[in-house]
Amino acid sequence: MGAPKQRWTPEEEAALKAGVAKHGPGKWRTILRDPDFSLLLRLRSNVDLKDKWRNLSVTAGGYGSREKARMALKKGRRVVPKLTAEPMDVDVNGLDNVHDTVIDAEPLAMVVEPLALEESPEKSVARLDDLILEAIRKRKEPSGSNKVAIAAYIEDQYWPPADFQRLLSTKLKALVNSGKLMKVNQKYRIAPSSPSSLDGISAKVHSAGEINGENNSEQLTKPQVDAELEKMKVMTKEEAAAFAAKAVAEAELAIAEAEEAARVAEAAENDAEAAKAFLEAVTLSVRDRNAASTVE
DNA sequence: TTAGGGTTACAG
DNA sequence: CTGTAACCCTAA
Repeated sequence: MGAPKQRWTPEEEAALKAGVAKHGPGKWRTILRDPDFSLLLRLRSNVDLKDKWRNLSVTAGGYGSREKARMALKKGRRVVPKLTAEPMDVDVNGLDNVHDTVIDAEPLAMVVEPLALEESPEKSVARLDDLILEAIRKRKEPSGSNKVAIAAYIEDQYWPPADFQRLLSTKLKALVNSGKLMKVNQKYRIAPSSPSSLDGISAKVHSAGEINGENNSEQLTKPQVDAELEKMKVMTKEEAAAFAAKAVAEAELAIAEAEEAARVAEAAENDAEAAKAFLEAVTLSVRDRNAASTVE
């Protein structure tokens, strides 16, 4: 029967967010023309994008300009004179009491989450720990892996910060000192002092080709870190770059590490579903881009 | 082309 | 019936 309403799919929604992140809100036509999104949003018009973004802004806790009045009248919510440029983050789901969701007017503010604001460097380093171990473990080199190999693995799988090399060197040294790693002839191996059997018995590796993140590790593996790591694992270079492109360009000075990029991407998707959707979206986009270079 | 107001369709 | 999401219309 008559198509009720063409509801927005997570893919389209993700593409829209990515488009806004890249070109900025308001540039609907530009986003639509962008080869990265034209495929996913080909069924939508610029007006559709605008309307969707408006609706999105509403549910995200941001006040469009339309619901502002409605909300104010409805619940007597305090009139917050905020600009709300990016509604993509802000987790105000379920709760009626939005605890004032401070959406700063600054577009950059969105990368600054109240989660880890006190010890960002700490967490970042801790995460790098896991990546290093993962790299070594995955490569399964009998004699261990050298720094170059480790770096190559991580850079290939993730989106490391600019000063990644330096961080890696520092961290490797620290890991050796702490006894977590052994350095043998320029090569690093996982120290055998581990309690559990991390002998790489992850025999039944995921056939899906997913990056395995067994947290069978040391004391430093906290559930929190693991959760974040999990998010990062599903993030490819292209994926992170797409979202981080704008953020990096505008807040290059504020972003000292890829941590921020990860946050941006993380904020973009409200749940794993959206993340998956976006992954597919980007995959398609990249494929298209490679297939037909120089398209305009 | 975009921003905003208005309308219709659908869910609770 | 009420609120929300998608859609439509129009001024700027």
